[in-house]
Amino acid sequence: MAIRAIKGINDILPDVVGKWQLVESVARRIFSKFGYQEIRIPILEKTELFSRSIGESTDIVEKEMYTFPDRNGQLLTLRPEATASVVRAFIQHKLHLQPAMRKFYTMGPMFRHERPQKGRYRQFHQINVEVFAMDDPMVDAEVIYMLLVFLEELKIPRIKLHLNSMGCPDCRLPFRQSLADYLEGVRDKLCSDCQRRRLSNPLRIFDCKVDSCGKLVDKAPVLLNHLCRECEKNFQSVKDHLDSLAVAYTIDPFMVRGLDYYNRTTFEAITPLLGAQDAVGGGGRYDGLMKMLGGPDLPATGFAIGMERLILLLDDKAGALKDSNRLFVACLGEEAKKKGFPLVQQLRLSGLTVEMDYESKSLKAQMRRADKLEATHVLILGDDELAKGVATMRNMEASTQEEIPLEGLVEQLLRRLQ
RNA sequence: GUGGGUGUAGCUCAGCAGGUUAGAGCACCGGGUUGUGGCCCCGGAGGUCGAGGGUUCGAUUCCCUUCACUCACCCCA
Repeated sequence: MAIRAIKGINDILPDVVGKWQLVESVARRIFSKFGYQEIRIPILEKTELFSRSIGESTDIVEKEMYTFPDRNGQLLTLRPEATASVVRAFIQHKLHLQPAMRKFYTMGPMFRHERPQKGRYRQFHQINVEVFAMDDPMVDAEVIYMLLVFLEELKIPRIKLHLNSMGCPDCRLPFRQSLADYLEGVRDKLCSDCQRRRLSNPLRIFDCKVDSCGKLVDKAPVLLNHLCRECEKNFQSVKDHLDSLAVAYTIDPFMVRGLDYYNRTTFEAITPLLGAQDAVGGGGRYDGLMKMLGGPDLPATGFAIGMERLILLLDDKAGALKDSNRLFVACLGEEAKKKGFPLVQQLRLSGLTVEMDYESKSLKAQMRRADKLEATHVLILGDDELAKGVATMRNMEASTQEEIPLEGLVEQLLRRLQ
C-alpha cells in the first residue's frame, strides 16, 4: 500500500499554486498600505499558550488540538490559530516599547483535528491581522474595512458583513444570569445539544440550527440589548465609522464567536457560495488577552481569513501565468544538443524564461512539448542550421519563422523576446 | 464522535437484473509530414473493477466486514 498524506492534510499542486501566490501577494500589498508589517511566528508552541488563551472549555482545546510530548516530556501543540502566538511574541519581545510595531499580519498553516469537509481541513491556512494597543472604535472600523477591501481586490463575489458586539465582562455577567434564568424556564424544550450547552456555554445556543431551538432563541434575551453604557456607545461609534466609509453591514445579534477571548466588536465576512463553511473571514476585539497571557494590559483587535475558502471562491482564471515570452529550444542531433545546452543556461542568466528537451526526441515531439508548455517561441538548432551558421526561430502564435546567425545570437534573442 | 453518498484507466464517468478477451471521452505515447505544435485521421500503452471474506460451477456485478474519499451534523477560517 503506497503511503498517502494524512486525512485532511492536503498537497497543493502546481496548477493551483498560482491562486495561492495571488492571494498572498494581494494581502501583502494591501496590508502594507494600511501600515501593517509581517511577523512570522512558530507553528509549534507550548500547549499551555493555547489552552489559556482560547479557553479550556472550547471545542478547539477540548478535542481538536494536535498535542504531543516532545523528547523532554514538554507538551507541545501544533497551532490551531495564530493570534495567541502573535500576542505571545509581542509580550516576549516587549514590543509595546517600540511604538513603530503595533499592526501585524502573518500567514501560514493551522491544525485542528476535525472531520474534514468542503472548505474545512485538518491542516488549513489563514492570513491573520492583529492590532495592539489601540482601542479607538475607528481602529475596529478600519480593520473591518481593510478586510473588505482585500476581498474586493480579489473579486470575491457576494460577501456580506455580519456585525455584533459581545460587550465586556461588566455587561456580560448580568446578562448571563438573565439568559440562564430564561433557559432554565424552557430547558425541556431545548435539543439535547443545547441542554448540555445551557450549563457549559449558554451563548452557543444562539448558534444552534435546530428549528425548535431557533424559535426559543428568538424570544431569549439578547446580549446586544443588554450592553452597558460604555459598550453601547462604543458599538454605535464603530457603526458610525463604518457608515463614514460606506461599508454595508448586517447586525447579527446571534453571531457568537467561538473563542473565549473576544469582547465588544465581532464580525464575519460571509458568503452563500461555500455551503456549510460560510465564513471566509472573521474576527473581533480581544482586549483582555494580552494581560491574561502575562503581558501589559493593552487592548487588541484583529481577524483571520481562511485561505482554502478564499481559493474556492476565486475565479478559475485568477492567478494564471502572465503572458510573458517563453522560449523553447529544440535540438536535433548530438552536435546541436552540445551547443544548445550551454546556450539555454546563458539565455536564462540573461533574463529569459527558457526550457529545452533533454532527450533526443523527434522535432515533432519537441514541438508538441513546446506547445504544451505554452512556449511563445521555439529556437530550432539542427544540422542544417549548424552547417549554415544560423538558428531557426519560430513564433508559435504567428506560425512564422526566421533564421538568426549564431554570431550574436543571444543579443538577437534578447532584443526579440525581452 | 454521529449520519448520508461514492469507490471501475492519470482525469470524468459508463457497464454488469452473475457468464467467457471490462468500455467511452479527455489526457499520454507513436505514426500520417527522412526536421515543424495546435485541428483532423490511424495506431499503441495503461485496470489486483478500493481491500478482505462469504454465497455460487462462475462475482466488477449479490451479501458481510473493513478502508479511503466526500457532504452534512458539531465547531469554526
